[in-house]
Amino acid sequence: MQADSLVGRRVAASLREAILSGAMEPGARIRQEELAERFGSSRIPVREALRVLEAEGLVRLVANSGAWVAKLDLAECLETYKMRERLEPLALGEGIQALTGEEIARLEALVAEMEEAEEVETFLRLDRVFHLLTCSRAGMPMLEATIRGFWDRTQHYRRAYASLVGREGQWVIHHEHRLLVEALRRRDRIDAEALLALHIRRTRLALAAHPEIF
Amino acid sequence: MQADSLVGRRVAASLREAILSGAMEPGARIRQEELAERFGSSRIPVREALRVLEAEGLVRLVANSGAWVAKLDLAECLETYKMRERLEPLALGEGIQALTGEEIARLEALVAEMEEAEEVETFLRLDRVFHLLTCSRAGMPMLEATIRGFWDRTQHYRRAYASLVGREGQWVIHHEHRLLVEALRRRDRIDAEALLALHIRRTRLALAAHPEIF
DNA sequence: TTGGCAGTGATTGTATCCAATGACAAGCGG
DNA sequence: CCGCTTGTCATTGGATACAATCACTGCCAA
Repeated sequence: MQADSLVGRRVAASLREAILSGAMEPGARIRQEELAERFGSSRIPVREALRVLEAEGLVRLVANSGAWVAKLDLAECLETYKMRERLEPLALGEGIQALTGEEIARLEALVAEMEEAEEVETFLRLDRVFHLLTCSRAGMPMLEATIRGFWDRTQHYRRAYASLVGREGQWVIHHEHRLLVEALRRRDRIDAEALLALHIRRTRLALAAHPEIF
Repeated sequence: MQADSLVGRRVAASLREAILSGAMEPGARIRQEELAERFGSSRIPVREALRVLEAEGLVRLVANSGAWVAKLDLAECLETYKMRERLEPLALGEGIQALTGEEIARLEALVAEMEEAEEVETFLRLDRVFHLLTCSRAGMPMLEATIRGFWDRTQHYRRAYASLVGREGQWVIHHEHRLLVEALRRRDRIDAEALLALHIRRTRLALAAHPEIF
């Protein structure tokens, strides 16, 4: 899943960071030479990095034409959410017994921080940590990588949505998070999986109600 | 998901074919120069092709060391099956209404061919066509690509399993396929999803009973 | 005015060459 | 005899140079 070459690795990591942080928006053109210059390298490692990011779905390559930051349309975003609805409950359910009390306390703290978060970026970061942590104890690294890819590819659109609806529109999310943590405390796999699926599904429907983001 | 460069594309396609067909077994060393020579190209397109295949999970790259055909251990294979259990029913359920009568007839014919198939390769090919066809009407190309990736990465181990148990051990599969097609005829999403999940799950358990394959 | 066409520039794709890393083996010392 | 060191070789990683492709622009003609 990852590059080998030292330079190519650095380029890929940096470009990934730029895309996930929002510094580079979907549709933005990526010129090989410009990246090479920024890293003081030739275009070879840059091209390898672009291949890696294309495979991750973060970059779109067109032969003899160029590279762009990948853009998702509404349908693709909804498709990603439907996949999340099936896979994240799996990861949660498989790992729920292995979750430690400390980890659940950490999850609860994250929920509280999210409730207090004023910056969109803060909320996004905490939400991501929260959800990936719930999936982290399944002992299924390929599944985790798949889920992380879903989060990466939709990062920009979650940011856009969160910015659009503001803090007021998010109380439902916090309630769902609270209920999920409560189910985790009881180690109730059925409830936890169902709540997580409902949470993602409702988020998908909310996103579908704002097609102007795309 | 795919390479751009013309040569790199050909190299990737050819190498993928070699891996899926079993011509190159998991763990086999891949030398860049040898591939380059075979295609009459330099190592540059070969390296790009290796990146693409690494992203697909068919090749493993190690920095400053080399490339090998990717190898899955039993745990990773079971993990893949668990993901299939969640995602393939999704694709089936989303597309079941769009399946035409002709397509269902085609599925039934595939089941009949599988029942008669004497060669392992024939069975493998038909089984793959059958399952990917059931997923093809969801209108979810990213999901389809994900599922196809699962099939690609486990192809070698399905071949090994089928060769091991022979034709006699496969009557359960045929019955499950028949029941699935019957549910499709009724356009019964609930039954069809459940049957497909059960089918994949039972296959996973059967695979887990033969760890000597790995 | 508009459509097409050719030329030009920028950008990507590929080949060749060189550097660097790692594996392996021979030799040295304990 | 065993273990460590060192040197050599095979292979990969990266840089430079060149070829091919594409998009854009300006011109010409209908």
